[in-house]
Amino acid sequence: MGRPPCCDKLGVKKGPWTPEEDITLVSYIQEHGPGNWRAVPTITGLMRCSKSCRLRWTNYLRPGIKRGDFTDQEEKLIIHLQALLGNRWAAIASYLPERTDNDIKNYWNTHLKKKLKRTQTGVTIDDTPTSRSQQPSKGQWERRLQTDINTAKRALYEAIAIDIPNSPPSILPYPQLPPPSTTYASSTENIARLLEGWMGGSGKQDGASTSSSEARTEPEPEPSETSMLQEGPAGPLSLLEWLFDESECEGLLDMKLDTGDELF
DNA sequence: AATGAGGCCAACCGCCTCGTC
DNA sequence: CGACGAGGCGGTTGGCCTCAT
Repeated sequence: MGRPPCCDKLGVKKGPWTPEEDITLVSYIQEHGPGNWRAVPTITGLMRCSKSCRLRWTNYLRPGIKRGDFTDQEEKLIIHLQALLGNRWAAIASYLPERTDNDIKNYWNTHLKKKLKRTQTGVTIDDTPTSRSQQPSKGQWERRLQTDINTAKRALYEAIAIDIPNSPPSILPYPQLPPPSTTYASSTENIARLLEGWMGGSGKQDGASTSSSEARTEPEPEPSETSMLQEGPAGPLSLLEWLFDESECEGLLDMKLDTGDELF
């Protein structure tokens, strides 16, 4: 509070990123790795604030990002996780490693919210703990959390059981992030694709839009959502294991109790 | 063809959390 | 232990695009 924003310096550029800026940022990250964002503008000479650099990387340039339409399974997963976690997009995004929290948030706000409102007659999406301003009062928070967890567990179980009939949900591995060893190579691919889009495209907009539309038609085979969930070494914790772990719920409740909130 | 409305999404803003001193 | 700063997160906005009229 009272702390000046990081981006109020004179000469800090705002607005859409140019291809040159993207390349500069990716080059820096290839060399130094993501992190120490404060140093990025200084070292690279980018006239961007550190936050802007980080955001550009995490939401757009980071390798392994899947763009374009969300699959049915992704949609279901988002809906269930939103019911469970509320608008904690970063947490939700951790279960969809190929999607960014910004993407999920946008997709939720522009598509899923409306879709759910249409389909859920009588029960609106506003009944879930969403924004801070919409958060129920403290006691209600506890009750809704428990209700949401139970509902989400059941619904998610059903959703996954339908989509992956041969895979017992209990053995679903936690979706894996791309291995670090491929990170920078992949980001080079990202940039190459971006440049293709910029050079071949009409140049009507910034790189973001051009490449995102390109990504939609990209012929490169994408792993299906089921394979995304099934393949690779099992992660530290399966989604369902986490969901069905009662101690986790108790932990959450304990955390709330620690803050002095009344339970009921 | 012009234009207004609504949709979409990248990027920004401001608050919060956590680590460091 | 408190102050400070960096990074993270969620909400919001601005501008482009598409579609209907």
